[in-house]
Amino acid sequence: MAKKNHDPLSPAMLEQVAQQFRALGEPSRLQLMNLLFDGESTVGELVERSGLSLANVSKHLGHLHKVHWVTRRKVGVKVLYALADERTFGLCELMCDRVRSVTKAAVARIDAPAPKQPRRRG
Amino acid sequence: MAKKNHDPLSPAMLEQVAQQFRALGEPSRLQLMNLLFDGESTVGELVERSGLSLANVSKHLGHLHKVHWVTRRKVGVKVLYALADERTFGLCELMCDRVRSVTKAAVARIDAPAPKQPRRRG
DNA sequence: CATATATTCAACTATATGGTTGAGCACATG
DNA sequence: CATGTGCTCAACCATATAGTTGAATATATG
Repeated sequence: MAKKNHDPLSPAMLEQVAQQFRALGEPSRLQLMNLLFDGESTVGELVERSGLSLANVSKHLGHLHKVHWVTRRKVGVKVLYALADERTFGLCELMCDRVRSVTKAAVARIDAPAPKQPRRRG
Repeated sequence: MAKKNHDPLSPAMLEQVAQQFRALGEPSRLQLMNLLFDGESTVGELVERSGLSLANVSKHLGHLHKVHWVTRRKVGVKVLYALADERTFGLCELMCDRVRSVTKAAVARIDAPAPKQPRRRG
């Protein structure tokens, strides 16, 4: 039997929340977000700093903007993007922590003597 | 010019972090995680509670397990899954908050009198 | 061993999405 | 208005992946 029965989140909500996660579930977008930790930046700058193609960066930023992970403002002929949510940094920290502890655990597992697996008959 | 130059995360790290996000970037998996908030549960129970197909649930749980979002333990003929990271709940709360505030902002935007757009000539 | 139960695996299809390329658009300047 | 700059958009292709179906595996029981 279940412990607490949390509210089971409507399908629409699940989809929207998933969308938020999915937006960060891509290395290029994550890299752009990471670059934006240093502050507001133009598309061109982000292209240079990331090494990604112009159209690609523009597309990813558009995506991140659509789901409100970044803000956009136009200044003259340039467009400036910035992080829209202060919590982004903490979020990424958390995930990095996870990756590091998982990796460490994996290493520990390799170092450990192989757990005696019950031999399976040939 | 940039503010701080955070460490730019290796491509491998970006991919691993992205993988963590991506695992939660899918409504069905999110639903399963949400069900697990109530405590450890068997695959069969999760199938009933989620309304998803057996194979589908098994696959998603396998995926979540591979990236260490859930733990797995076998008891007799059944398999029990549970959340592997206490921070999961906080994480989902954060995302739900985001969705809610974005939605609210959208409604506010609809309610507001149309911001006078500089008329573009026909 | 035969059978039942609980879960996983493999193969397949349909859809979504990342990246590229080339065209298009908005603003600035002479 | 012609040109240059900075960015976005649309079409396209290749790959990844959610979900299904049917077979396979593991554990318990008679």
